[in-house]
Amino acid sequence: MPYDHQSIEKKWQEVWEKSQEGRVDDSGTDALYYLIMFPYPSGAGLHVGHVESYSAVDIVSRMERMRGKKVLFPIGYDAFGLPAENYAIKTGVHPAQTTQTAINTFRKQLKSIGLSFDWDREISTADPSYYKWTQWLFLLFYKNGLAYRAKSPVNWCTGCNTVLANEQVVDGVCERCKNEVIQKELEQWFFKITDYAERLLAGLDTVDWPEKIKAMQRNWIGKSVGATVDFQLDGRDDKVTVFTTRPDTLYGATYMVLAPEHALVEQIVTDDQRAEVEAYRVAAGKKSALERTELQKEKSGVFTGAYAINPVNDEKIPVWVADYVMVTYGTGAIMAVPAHDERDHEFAVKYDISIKEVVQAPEEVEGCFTGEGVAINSGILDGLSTVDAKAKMIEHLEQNGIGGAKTTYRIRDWLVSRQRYWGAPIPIIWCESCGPQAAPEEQLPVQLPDDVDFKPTGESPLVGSKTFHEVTCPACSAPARRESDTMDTFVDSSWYYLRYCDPHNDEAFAAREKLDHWCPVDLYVGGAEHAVMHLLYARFFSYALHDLGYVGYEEPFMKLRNQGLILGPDGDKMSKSKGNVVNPDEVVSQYGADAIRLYEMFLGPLEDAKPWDTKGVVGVRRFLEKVWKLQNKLGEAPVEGLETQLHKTIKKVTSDFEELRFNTAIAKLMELTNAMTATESVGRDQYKILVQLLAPLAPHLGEELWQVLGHEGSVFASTWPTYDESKTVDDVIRMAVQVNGKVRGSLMVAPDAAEDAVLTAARADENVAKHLEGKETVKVIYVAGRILNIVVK
RNA sequence: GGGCGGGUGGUGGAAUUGGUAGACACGCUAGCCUUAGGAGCUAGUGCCGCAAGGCGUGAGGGUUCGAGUCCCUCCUCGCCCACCA
Repeated sequence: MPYDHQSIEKKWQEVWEKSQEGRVDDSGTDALYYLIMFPYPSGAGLHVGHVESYSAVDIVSRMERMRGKKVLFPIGYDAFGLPAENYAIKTGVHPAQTTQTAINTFRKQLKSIGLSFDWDREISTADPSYYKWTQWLFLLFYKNGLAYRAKSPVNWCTGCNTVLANEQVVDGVCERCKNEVIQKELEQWFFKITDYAERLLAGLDTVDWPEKIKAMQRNWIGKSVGATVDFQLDGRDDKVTVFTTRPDTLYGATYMVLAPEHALVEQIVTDDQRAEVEAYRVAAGKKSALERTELQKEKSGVFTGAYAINPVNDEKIPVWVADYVMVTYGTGAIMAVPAHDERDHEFAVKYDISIKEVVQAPEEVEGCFTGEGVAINSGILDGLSTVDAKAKMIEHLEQNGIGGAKTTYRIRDWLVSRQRYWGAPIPIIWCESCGPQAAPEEQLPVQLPDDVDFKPTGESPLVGSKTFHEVTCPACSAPARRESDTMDTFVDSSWYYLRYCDPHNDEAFAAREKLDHWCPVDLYVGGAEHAVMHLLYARFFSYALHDLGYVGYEEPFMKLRNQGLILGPDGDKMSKSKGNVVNPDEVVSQYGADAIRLYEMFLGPLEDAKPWDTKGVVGVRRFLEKVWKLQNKLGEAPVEGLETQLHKTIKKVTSDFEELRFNTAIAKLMELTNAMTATESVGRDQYKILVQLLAPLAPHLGEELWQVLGHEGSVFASTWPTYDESKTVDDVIRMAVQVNGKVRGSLMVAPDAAEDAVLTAARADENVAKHLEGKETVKVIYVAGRILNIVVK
C-alpha cells in the first residue's frame, strides 16, 4: 500500500475533530501552559512562519501529554486592527465581515496541518464577549490611577490618521504604514507604565528569555542614574534644572543647552537674540523626527543671550538652544561639559565655547575623554575617583538645596487611544458638568456601532455615529456622550493569554484560581518583532494585575523563544512584492501536512533565519515513506542490532524536544529509520517506539501507523517511550589512534577498555606502527571511550 | 557609536561542549530498473593528488598531547537600538 498522505490526513483530522483531541480541563496538578503568539487574521492567510512556530509548540505539547501532563495549548485571533479597517475604507466591506472571513480561513488552514489546539477555547479579540473584558480592564486601571488622560505632545501618523504609541514609531515613520509621524499637542488616554519601569527592568533577571530581547527591553526602559542640578539664571529669578549622569563633572560645565521646545526659552531669550532663536525654533519644529535623526552628524544651535551661574564655581556660562537636546528626555535641558562629552565637545568646538578639563584620564587619550578617572580643577572634588566624586557632588547638591540624586527612564507612558474604528471602544462617558466618567459595568461591553463612516478625518469614526452616543451621565443623569476613541490593539493582546484560561466565564476576573492554575505561561513562542511592544505591555499588565490582586505572579511568560524568519528560496525576506512567498496550502496538498511540519522543523535551529527550499521537502517526504514501508517487514522478536541505537534515539529525541532542537531530533530518527531499513526485519515493539517518537512531529502518520500496529485509541494517549541508560552505551566503539595528534588508525575496543590493552593493540596496527618506527615514545594520552594519542619524538 | 548573534563542503546544517570535523538532508556523478514527469534502487561525493600523502571550520598568532570549540589581534556579515545628557 502506498503512503497516501491525503486520505490519511483527512481521516485523522476528522477523528480529532470528533474527539476534540486538544481539549483540556482545569483539574489536576500537572498543568503546563504552552503558548504561541496569536495571529492577526490577515486576508493573506496562514504563512509558513506560522507553521514553523505553531508546529514547534504543538510537538512539545504532544510529547508532554504523552508524558502525562495536562497541556493547555490554545489558539485565538488578534482580530482588531488597521488592515481590515483600511480595506473597509477602500471597498466598503465591514471590518467585522472581512475579519470573520479571514478567521474562517485561518481555522481551516490551522486544522489542515494537524495542530492540537484546544479549539473549545478559541477566542477573537474583536468579539464583544472578549472586548467586554478589555474594557473592564481599562476601567480597572482607570479606577486605580493607572489609566489617565493628559495633554502632551504625541505622535500623529499622517497615514493612519491617528495617534501612536512611542513604541510604534520607528525612525520617524509609522511602524505599520511607513508614513511620516509628526508631533501634535493633543489630549489622549495613557496607561501609567512608567510606574513600573524599575520592576519591569528587574523582572527581566527572573525569566528565561533570549538575551537579545532582554537587552532590547532594558534599552527601551532606558534607566539612567545620575543627578539633577539647578542653575540660577543670571539676573533673573528663575532657574534651569538639568539632569546629568556625570555630576562629578559639574566644574567643567562651560555652557548650557535647552531643547528648542523648552518652555523657558521664550522667557530668557534677549531682545537682540530673539529673532535668531525664534527662527531656529521654527525650523526645528518643522523637522520631522526622521530629519532630526538624519541630521545628527552636524550639530547646530543658537545662543539665547542669557547666562546661568554654575552653582559650584559661580562662573557665568552661556545658555544655548540646540536640537541635539530632546525635550522628552530628562528635564529637556543639559549642562554641557565639552571636555568629557563627545556631543558637547563637538558643539563647543564648532561654536568656539571654552573647554575645561575636570577629569584626569588614567592614561593618555586622544580627543575627548568620557571615561572614569580622577577629578581635577574641581574644588571640593579634587583627587577623588569618578565614583567617589559623583557621590560627593550629589551630597553637596542635596546639602545646598540645589539638586540631588535622580534616576530617569527613557520609557514614556503608553498612549492607548486611537482615532480609529476597528478597536475596542474606550468605556468612558463624557458629561459636560461632571467630566469623564467610567461607564457603568453593566453597560459592558460598550459595543461598536455600525452606523459609521470609516473614512478617516482625523477624528474617530465613532464621533459620527448617531446611536453610539445616546447615553446619560452615570453621575448626574444629564445627557452625555461616549468617548469616541478606541484602544490600541496592543491592549487587546496584553491579556489574551488570561482569557484562554477561562474563555466561557462571564465573570472572568472574579476567580483568580483558574488564572493561577495555568499561569504564568511555561513556554511562549513567537517573533522577535514584538520585543518592545507586545512583550513589554503584557508584562506591565501582569504586574498591574498582580498588584491589584487578580493574579498571583508578576512575570507572565517564564520561558520565551523566538522563531527565526523563514526566508524565500532566494534568501530574501518573503514578501508579496518580491513574489517569493511560499503558500503552505500548496505544500500541504502536494507533500502533506506531516511533510511540511517535519520539513520546517528539519530546516535548522528554530531560532535561526533559514531559507526555504522546496526540494528539501522531498527529502523529508522520502523519510516518511521509508517509515511507512517498514510496516511490511515487522517481526515479533526485537532485532538485537537495533537495540542500542533505539535507546540512544529515545534519549536524544526526548532531550532535543525539551530544548526545541527539532532538526537534530529528526536527523536521529532518520538514522534509526535508515538502520531499520537496512536490517532483515524490525521488531514490532521497536517499530512501535519509532512510531511514538515520530508521532509529535508527524501526527497523522503517527496515528495511522499506531492503528496499523493494532492499537486501540490514539498514539497520543500512549505513554512516551523511556530509555535504559545502560542500553545507550555501545559494547564496542571505534577509537581513533593518534600519533602526535594525527589520526593514524582506529581500533574496535570496549568503551571502558584498559589503557595497556588498547596501547598494545594500537602498536600492532600496521599504519600506527609505521609512524612509531624509530621514534621514542614520550607520552601516552588515553581517554577511555574517546581517544588514544601516542606522543613520540 | 552601543547591544546581541554569526562566519564550517556546491546548499541547509551536525559535532558527545577540548577528543576521528562535515552527522542528517538537499544537490551532483555513475550504474541499475523502468523507460523519459522533479518516481524507485545501488555506489560515490570536503579540497588537491593516479597514488602514497598533504591541506582543511573568516585571517593571523597563542595555550594544549590534542582546538570548529579556550585566550589575544584583526577582517567580515546580519539583526536591533541610537544626539538619552
